[in-house]
Amino acid sequence: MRVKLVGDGDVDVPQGASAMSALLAAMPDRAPEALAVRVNGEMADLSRSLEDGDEVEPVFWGEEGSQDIYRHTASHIMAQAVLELFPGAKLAIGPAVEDGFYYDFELPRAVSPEDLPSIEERMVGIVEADMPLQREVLSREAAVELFRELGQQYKVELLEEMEEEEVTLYRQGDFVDLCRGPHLPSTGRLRHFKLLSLAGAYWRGDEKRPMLQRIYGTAFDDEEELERYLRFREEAERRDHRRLGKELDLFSFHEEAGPGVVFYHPKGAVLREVIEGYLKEEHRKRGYLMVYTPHLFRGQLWHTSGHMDYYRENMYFFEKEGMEYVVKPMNCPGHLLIYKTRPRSYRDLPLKYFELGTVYRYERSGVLHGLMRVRGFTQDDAHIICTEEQLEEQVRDCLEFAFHSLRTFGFEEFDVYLSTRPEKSVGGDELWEKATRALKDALEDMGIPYEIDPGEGVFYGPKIDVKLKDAIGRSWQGPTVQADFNLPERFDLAYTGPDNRPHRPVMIHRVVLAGIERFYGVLLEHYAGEFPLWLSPVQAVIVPVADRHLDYARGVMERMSVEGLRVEVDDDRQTVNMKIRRAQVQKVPFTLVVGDREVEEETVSVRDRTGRDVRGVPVAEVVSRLAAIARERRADAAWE
RNA sequence: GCCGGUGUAGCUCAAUGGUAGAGCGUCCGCCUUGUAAGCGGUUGGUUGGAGGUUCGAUUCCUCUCACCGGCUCCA
Repeated sequence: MRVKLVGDGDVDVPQGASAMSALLAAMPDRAPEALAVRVNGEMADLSRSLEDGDEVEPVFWGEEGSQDIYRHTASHIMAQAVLELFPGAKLAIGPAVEDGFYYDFELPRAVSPEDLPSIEERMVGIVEADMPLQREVLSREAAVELFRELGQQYKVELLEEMEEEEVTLYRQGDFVDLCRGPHLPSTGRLRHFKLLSLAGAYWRGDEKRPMLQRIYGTAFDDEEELERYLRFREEAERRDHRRLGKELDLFSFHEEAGPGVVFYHPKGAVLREVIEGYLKEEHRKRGYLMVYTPHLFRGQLWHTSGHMDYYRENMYFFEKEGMEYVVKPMNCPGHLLIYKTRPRSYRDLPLKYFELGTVYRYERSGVLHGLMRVRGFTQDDAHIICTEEQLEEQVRDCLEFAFHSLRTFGFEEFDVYLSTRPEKSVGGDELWEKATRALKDALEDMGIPYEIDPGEGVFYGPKIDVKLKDAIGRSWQGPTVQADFNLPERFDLAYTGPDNRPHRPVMIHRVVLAGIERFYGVLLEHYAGEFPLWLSPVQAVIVPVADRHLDYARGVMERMSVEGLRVEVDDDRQTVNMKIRRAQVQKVPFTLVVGDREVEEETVSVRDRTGRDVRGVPVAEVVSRLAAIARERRADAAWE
């Protein structure tokens, strides 16, 4: 029979020949390097038998799709090792994932990090034994029978829920697993791997089902890549905002105060103030009206808004004088009350209320995470009340605003998602349809590529989510824009149209930086604490060489301060080296050393964070240059 | 919330079923300093909290709180 080798012409092979033999016939040199094939575009093992006319394409190491294959094999090898070390272990599932692979087990005892080396060692043994992975096709009933005999009830459960009548198994040595494949032809082909961490995970992700033990690992083609990945993990740890927050004295959490609520220290507060100042300025420029609303509302208002029904588990309640109160988890109802204080005309719309609104949301204790996931946080929240016709344009403005702001803070890459109606939600299908359409149109008009995230909208409306990529390529949740036809109805909002008749407005809920706390954390990790000048809590430290230069140093500080620069004089009785080191460790952008020569010449010696050192710069020049860099919010903080 | 881990001085981290230690920091001296740690001394802890076992617990057990890695959820 004849099969087609993609890019390599046709090749004749015997009836029922394997993919590998076809590759060997067509490209004897490279074939042994293949780890799988695509047969008619579908991933398959090298051992797959071909049919006349099949199109075959080899998959080599490093090529797209190869990673999933060997990582999946790695997870089987790990499972085999775990079964050997923990007799009686039950296997759940073990897929390849973005950064590696994992396998979920039910084990006779808890695994601990100390077990990982011995599991890894067993895995090395299995790789060295170079066991072939054999694919078997059998009926679902037979597979159920087999796994029942093996006591692998999770596999039995999976099989019982499957539709297919035929399933596939992979065997290596005496290890057998239910698996769709494909896999490496043998365990010896696995290259570089490492076990990384342990975790608990519910069977099928369902918290009502048993908690299993998950082991995470990763695998790569070559050692270099594995090491690069491990270095990436270290880099992420080095940038951890919780560590930097402590080292740079920015914020803290307190057991006495409860989890998930942030205390900003003076330096941390400066940065927050800079961020908020930027937001206020930009909102004013764009016609937003700043408002303040209280933190406690009567329960009734939250019934009107629907939060009591749809957001209850995230809300804090208490009671006084027989009245139910809620600590606000969102700002929208408050803004709507302001809207309703007088009759509104179509001439007033769009009406854009902006608030740095502090909200409290109950989060389960296990999900809290530094500044990234807290219970009390402040949003740069706005509600735009407008006519249906204005909606799309307003959405576009919001997106433009959001992208512009993120770029100012140094983020350049974004992924955009459109989230549609969730199961638990208010309002009729027609309203949802209209709202979703408006968001979609806005995205498409702006030519922004996006993906649909089905069922991930908020209970009152669909939303656009923007995720930002940080300096080391990680994605973070950023701005959201939500269209809402429901709350205007629930609050009975109205405006008078040109026809002098009442109409129902629509509204947009949107945030730009979103939760200030989270954004603060992302920013800290993005810059690894080395902020551009305009964001640095302390922009310059002046280091007098000896006590006799103190007055001069203070004079320089004064000249900088009046230009709005944040400057300190290090008047400690310490060596110049020590004072420079302290400024450097604190990641202060500029250190200005002043000694006899500088006093004499009315200059300073400028040292930037990269260690560059320029002597004899006139004070006037330093002041004006730094002030300009800060005012223009320039990204760099180097003295060119 | 659940699974696993961790919790010792302000910070980073040692140690032991028998009255807890280092480095850095703090403070006090000396040094008056030129681009990443000058020298000496001093201070510092109910070993997260409560209970239990024990002659004796920081160590072992139970409960609890917080944190870390995940599951799940979200700004």
